[in-house]
Order: sequence, then C-alpha cells, then structure tokens
Amino acid sequence: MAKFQAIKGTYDVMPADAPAWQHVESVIRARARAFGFREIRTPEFEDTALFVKGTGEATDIVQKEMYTFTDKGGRSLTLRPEGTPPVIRALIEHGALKESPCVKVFYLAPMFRYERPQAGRLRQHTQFGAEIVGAESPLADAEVIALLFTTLQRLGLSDLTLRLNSVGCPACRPAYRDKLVAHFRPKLETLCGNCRERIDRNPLRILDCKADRDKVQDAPAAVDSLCPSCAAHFERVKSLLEALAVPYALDKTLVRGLDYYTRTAFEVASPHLGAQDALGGGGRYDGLVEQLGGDPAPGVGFGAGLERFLLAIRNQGVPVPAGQRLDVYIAALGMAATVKGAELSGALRGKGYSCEQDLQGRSLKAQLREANKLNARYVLVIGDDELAKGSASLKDMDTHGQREVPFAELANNIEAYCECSCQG
RNA sequence: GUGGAUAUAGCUCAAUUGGUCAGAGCGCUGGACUGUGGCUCCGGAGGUUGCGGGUUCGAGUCCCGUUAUCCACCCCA
Repeated sequence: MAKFQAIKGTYDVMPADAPAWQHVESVIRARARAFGFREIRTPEFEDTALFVKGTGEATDIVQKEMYTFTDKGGRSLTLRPEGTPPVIRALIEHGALKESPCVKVFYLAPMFRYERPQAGRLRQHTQFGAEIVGAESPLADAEVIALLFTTLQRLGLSDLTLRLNSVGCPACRPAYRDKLVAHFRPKLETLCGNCRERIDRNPLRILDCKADRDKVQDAPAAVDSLCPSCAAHFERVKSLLEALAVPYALDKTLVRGLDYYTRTAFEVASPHLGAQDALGGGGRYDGLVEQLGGDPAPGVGFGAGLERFLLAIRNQGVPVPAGQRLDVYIAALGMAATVKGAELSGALRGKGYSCEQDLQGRSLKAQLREANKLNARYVLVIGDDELAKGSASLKDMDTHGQREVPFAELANNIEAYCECSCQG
C-alpha cells in the first residue's frame, strides 16, 4: 500500500475520469448561461462567524461538521461548508445589491464538511449552486428550480423526483410549530430517541425522521398553516413550475436542514443513488441578507453535488462523451527523425492541431500501438527512408490508408492531406 | 459520533477443513517478416497477501490490536 493516500473523504480525479467531469461542467455552464446566471467565485475559507450566523448556530453543519482552524494571526477561519453565506457576503461587501435590485449568480466550487464518508458523501465535494437575490417573485423560485431540474435532464438523468414544500415565514411558522408540538407531545413515547430531543430543539425536523415515516403522515402539514401571503406565493410557484414544464411532487415532510430557509423548500432526488439520494436541494431565504448585515432582501437558491451527478450518471448507464481525440501522432525512428518530428509537430501545433510524439524511443510497432491507444486520427511515420526522401509517411488510422507527403508541404498545408475532421 | 462488512499483483478477483496457494483475467511490456496499430498467438515484468502482535511444527487462511476503505445511521450535496 502506498505510503501516502488521499485523506479520508477526498479523492483524485484521474485523467481517465476528467472527460466526464468536463462534460458535466460544460452542461452546467451552458444551462446557467441559458437562464442568465453569471458566475461568482468566492474564497475557499471564510470567517467562521459567517457560517455560525448565516448557516445557523443550531445546524449540524455548524455544530459538528465544520473544518475550523486558527491562522497565525489568531483568526478563526472555516473551510466553506456550503455556498450560500459566502455568496451573500460577497454581494453585500461589493454593494452588488445597491448597484442592481436583483442579482442572479451561480458557482461551481468545493465544499468541506467533516462527516463519515459513505456512498455519495465526501468530506470535500463539489457543488453547483445558484442564487437569485433581490426577487420576491415566485418566478424566482420557479426559475431556480427549473435551472437545477433541466440541468439534470440535460445530463441525461431520468427518473428524477422533485419534492416541493413550503415551510412558511416568520409570520406563520411559529403557529405551525406550536401545532406540530401539540400533535407530537402526547405521542412522545412512540417517537424515536432523536425525535424526542427534536421536539424541543427543532420540531419541524421530526417530519424528516426516517425511522418513523408512518407516524409522521398524519401530522399537521405546514402547507395547511401558511399565512395568506405565503399560501399565495406557494400557489404561484406551483403554477409557474407547470408553465416551465417542471414536474413536482408535493412533500409535506420535506424540511431542509438549514436555519435560514423560508417559504419554498425543494429537493431533487434520483433512485440511482444510494441512501443519500438527493442530487440537490434548496429553498427561499428571505431573511438571510439582513441577517448577514445587508439591507433586507429576499433570496432563493440551491446547492447540488457534482459527485452525485457523476454517480447517478454512471449508475444509470448514461453515456458520457469521450475526450477529444488526438489529431496527429508522430512516430519517429532514430534521433535524426526525432528532430525532424519535433520540427513538424511544432508547425502542426502552430496551426492548431493537437500533436504528440513518442518520448520513449520505442519500436515503430510500439509507437503505433500507442497512437491507437490515444485514438489518434493520423500518424506521421518518420524514419531513415523518409529522411532520405524528404517526406513523411502519413497514415490514416481510421482508413488504414497511407501516403507520402513532402516535409515542406506537410508543415504548410496539412489540411490538404487530412481531408478531415482535424480542426485547424 | 454509532453500527456492520471488507482489506491478496496497477485494476477486478481465485486460492478445498490452517500444510508447493501465492494464481487467473484485464492492463503494462517484448515478440510472432531486425520499419507499421486495433483481432489472434507466444513470452516477460509486477505481490515480504494493509500494518503489528499472538496461537501453531506450519497462517492470505484462526485470535487480538491498529489503520484504511466500503455500506448504513445521524445529517446532508
């Protein structure tokens, strides 16, 4: 076993896996552009207090999952466990919300959480997230959801389930909370240990309990206790999702784990994942901007895990486009030919072709095998014969055809000989 | 933090009740007309069986510890 290995919960994307990542990333960027979201990049670590205040003191993330350390200046810093607080912080810090009443941004960035790894869960994972800040319109909720949902569809994922719920606002939630407590308090005995604690700490989370799924079904639903404005908002979100052709399933037990959520809560899950089946989730957070020191502004967004995208893609058997093929492989025999090959590869690369040359001084057979493995379109064979004639043997790996081409012509006008797909 | 499973060549895995059991396939590499790929055939390299103890005449094969990985819980992407 190797002396050093990637630390628990982290992993390497080796060259063989890179094309799949690039594909997912490019689909995401294309979708974000289609919806008019602009990219934002924030630091990998922040003031610890940003997450304590933003994510919420009582959340599991803050309680036990943060990578927190003290730097040499005595500052308490934390590796970003989630994307929303840093984004809001940046928008406030740069006055983006004063410059424009509504901002739409997305990010693609690593997140860090100290958790026990399992299928679809890592200590460092990559999130695709998007936020719309400054819009109270239910269309903002619907657009954010549609961005996530259609991105997953574009990736070829199917059997997706979009769970939707509304958890109300500071005006109506307290009353609902009381109803819930009143409902469960008498049945305390029938609840699991976790829920007995939750009834005081955070009763809404009892709805999330997997052990007592059945006992939760007849509990009062948040959607039945919404104040008029939250109820109207939720109705519009639903009809806008229909307008956007995004199928949803109401789930009155869906409660998101972060403190800042208000009104809309949603989650997209795939049956092609393990126990952690959410590809992404999010919701509205109308109080967060103010909470973090900005002028009050509503917001809505989501976070989604790329590793889970890749996992679902693989488990579902969705084909992933292969990486770009090599245009030209130069097989040279001997030092003089190698020098000539270097000269030609320089010229070819200058014209925009991808081109590589043997570095091991191996036999021609071995070089051709290598070219084949690299899926090269053409191979230029250069040996003593070619050097004497002043021309190279240009072999088409797809048709098996081969012809002689003078060195001078090759460098200037290879297109003429590669009737082809080589891109200039 | 809790529970369960697993740790044998680069990868996927074999190895009867502890006694030639350290192997196969793939991959890598060389060759089959000393200059021509993908198929086929032949050869080669590569493992002190995660690590440390113990039991035994003898341990990948049993016991203890340790580390790591995987899966599940909590929770989340």
